Amino acid sequence: MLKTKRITAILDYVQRKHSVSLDDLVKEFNVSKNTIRRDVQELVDQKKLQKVYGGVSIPRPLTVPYQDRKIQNFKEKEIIAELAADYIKDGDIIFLDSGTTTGAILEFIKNKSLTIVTNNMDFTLDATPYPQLQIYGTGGVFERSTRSYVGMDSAETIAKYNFNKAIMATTGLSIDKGFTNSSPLETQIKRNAMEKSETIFVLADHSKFDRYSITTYGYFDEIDYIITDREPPKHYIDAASEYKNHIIYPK
Amino acid sequence: MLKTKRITAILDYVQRKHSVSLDDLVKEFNVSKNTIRRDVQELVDQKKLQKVYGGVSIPRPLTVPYQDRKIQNFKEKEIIAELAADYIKDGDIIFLDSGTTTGAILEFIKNKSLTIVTNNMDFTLDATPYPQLQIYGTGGVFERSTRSYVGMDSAETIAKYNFNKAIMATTGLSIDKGFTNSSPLETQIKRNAMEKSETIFVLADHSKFDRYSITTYGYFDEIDYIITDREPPKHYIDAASEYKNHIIYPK
DNA sequence: ATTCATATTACCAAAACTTACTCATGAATT
DNA sequence: AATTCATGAGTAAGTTTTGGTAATATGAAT
Repeated sequence: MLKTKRITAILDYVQRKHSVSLDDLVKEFNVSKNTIRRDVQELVDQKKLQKVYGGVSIPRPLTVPYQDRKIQNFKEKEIIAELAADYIKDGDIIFLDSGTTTGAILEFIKNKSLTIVTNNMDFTLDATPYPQLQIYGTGGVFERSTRSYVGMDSAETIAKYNFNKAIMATTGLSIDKGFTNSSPLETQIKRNAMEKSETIFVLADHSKFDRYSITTYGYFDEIDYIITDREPPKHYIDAASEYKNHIIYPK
Repeated sequence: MLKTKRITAILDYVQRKHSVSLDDLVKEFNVSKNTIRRDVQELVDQKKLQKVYGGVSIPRPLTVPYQDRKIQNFKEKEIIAELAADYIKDGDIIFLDSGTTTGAILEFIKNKSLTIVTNNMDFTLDATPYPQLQIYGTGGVFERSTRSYVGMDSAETIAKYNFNKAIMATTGLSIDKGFTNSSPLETQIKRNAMEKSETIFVLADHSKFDRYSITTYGYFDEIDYIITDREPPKHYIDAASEYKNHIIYPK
């Protein structure tokens, strides 16, 4: 195998796995650890990868708060994201709401052919290596805390698109208060996205149940799927059958 | 098989495979390694291919290395950016065009209090640590090669803002063709930004003079300042006095 | 704070690949 | 018949890549 080919393959592999050990790479590419080190070094020099003790990962020159949030309940978010990814098909035009749970889905859909509209800057960044993903950003004021674009510009841009699926995030849900979020600036964006989408998915890990934030952006009768990481409390199952929602969780 | 035919076939083959070893080519075309070498050399001379150890690959990796481009003429870009930064004052509302030279200005204005509107994703990312910079992104299709948002959405968003300064990039300028850029998708964005801005700066290092690209986004009588890294050819000085432009370069 | 397993770095020699030659052959051209 | 050209084959010298080993550094556990 050509060295250059191997190096691009390594980059690809790491991007797919997010981070891998050197031993993994040795096994995968059947060359010595020494060689892997040298290859990795080249990619590091090109700023394509980052070394971590014992392996490599993709570089994330991100500011702290978002990074931290990403790690919280990471396992649960991955489970949810993988379940949700099953519903995404080639050719879909999806709205991908800003959030850490929704962001995890990229990993599972990156090889599909999709049009993704998002107000989150990191999603655009993360999707860059995958040319099958056509990315539309919404404009607007950049909000540092959520690393997303908010405000009327963003909402107006979204109102012009038609989605067949909307993947929504939430900071809390309850049966009477519906789906809530903590940034009023984002509410209009979410409303517009929901109104223009055929099917609406809400991704929420178990910690989000029976909690609520300042603004409500939707109610149970407006959405189609709730995807979570474990069996929810019984009253949600009941509510779901009343409102004809599908609640999806690992069996 | 004719030599010329074989050579075009080799080019074709490599482009399809992205990169191949010489041995592969020997097998594929049933000629000696010697001949393959000679053929490949011709293609390399024509810049159609590039040699890598053990084989050949296409000259540019498919993903355009924006990070790499950033380094080209880095010194010049810094000089220009620093000159331009002098004109930016607290409270300004500026349009910052996508480009490597324009991007360099961030470093010199990061501690001012500004509102920056940009279609480039990296600028948003780079500006994140500096809360005095309020960032507005333009929406639209994300273009990987320039790492910016383009298209009508972006242009429409910009048309809604009023700037007092626009910092423009260009891939080439000449007196009769004006200021040009290579992506027609960006032209409308640039036009809108210029029309809504009180003062217009064009940043162009010396290599951009007397060169032009596919589309013209503006002419000398429409702009106010040209900022460059060394004294430009005399006919530009003359043109500047005719059109009342200011040409700024280090004394 | 010390110890131990593992990761990293530095260096070397072998292997693989290039480059730059020379030379012989056969086909096409003059 | 002489000349030109593309090709294959081979050789020697130089480079790049690679895998192994020894020395050093690091992280985790005691």
